Amino acid sequence: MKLKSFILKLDSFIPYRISVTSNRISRLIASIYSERFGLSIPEWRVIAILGDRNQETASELVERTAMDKVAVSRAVSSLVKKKLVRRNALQHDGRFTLLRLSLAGRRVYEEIGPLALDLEKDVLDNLSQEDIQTLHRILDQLGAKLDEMEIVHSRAGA
Amino acid sequence: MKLKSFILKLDSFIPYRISVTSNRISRLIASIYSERFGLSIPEWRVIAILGDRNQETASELVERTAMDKVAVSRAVSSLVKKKLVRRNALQHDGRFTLLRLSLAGRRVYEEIGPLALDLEKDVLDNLSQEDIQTLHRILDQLGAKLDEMEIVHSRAGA
DNA sequence: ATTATATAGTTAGATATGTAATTAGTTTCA
DNA sequence: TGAAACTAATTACATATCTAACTATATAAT
Repeated sequence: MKLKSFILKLDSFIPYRISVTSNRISRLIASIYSERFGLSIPEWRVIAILGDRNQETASELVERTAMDKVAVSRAVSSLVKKKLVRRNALQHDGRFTLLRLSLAGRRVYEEIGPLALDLEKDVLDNLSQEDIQTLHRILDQLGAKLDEMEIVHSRAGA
Repeated sequence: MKLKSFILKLDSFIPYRISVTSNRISRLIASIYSERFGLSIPEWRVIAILGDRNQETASELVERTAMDKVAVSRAVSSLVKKKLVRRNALQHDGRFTLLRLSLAGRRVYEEIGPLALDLEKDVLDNLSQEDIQTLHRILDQLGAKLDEMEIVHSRAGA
């Protein structure tokens, strides 16, 4: 009669719980910009960054969105095709491309931004202001720890 | 000169932050069972549930893993092929299939379980016991809110 | 009993995503 | 200079995932 030497309940396994919650929220928010604007999550993220920062290179987007460069590249291509983003090669270094929202892109941003914030507000509705602050701090600390661990587990060029 | 009437910084947009954190943790944990055991995330989840519960129907897995039935079905098929899970039709209702770990499956569970828990411990290392409790509570509350919202946004059969 | 309806699970096709290889531009330094 | 090494970004291929249609079994209603 062998006894288990560990107890793993998915219900209380934080990585699992975060993943489920995250997916549910993503799906909900994605429904705004996919159904109503035909945008994917990566596309919306690119718009959100460009809306806030005005102009960036693709690699800056990679860094700031935590998406990989292929995802960014595809999102940008698609947005360029939809005329929501304009792409220009940088003068002094032709490898870089400078990205910015077109007028239409900015309009989309101005429309989705508030909707996204509203939905966030709804989702967080149950939580106190203090909880939200704590959550931000927890995410900071998890992020810092992950920085360390990812180096150890050496996913080099990622 | 038009002023923006909202401020959306991805850095402080909770849905985005959770998603990034979640993906980073998932990737890290997945590296344990993908590289070392050739299992996908859905496969591991199925094993984790079956390891804890001994036997379940596929639909119970759907409910308990928050994956959709297609994902569960494929994970189970693949696990059956790998001889980690055994599948038997239920006697009194031939639509159901009862699932349980094979001996080999249980061995995998016994091996991965502790590794997963260790890694969770590492990831949470920065957080106080209180933070972890708070995080669980926050996830509970977010889950409850999402239950409500998903009904409103009516994704019926999902 | 027989048709209609519901449910569990699988299969199929379209889409999305990740990894690896490739292209194109730039820097380094013999 | 010009070959070697580096970097930004894209393309190609393989894999994974989602939605929708389908199969098989069971239940309900007349």
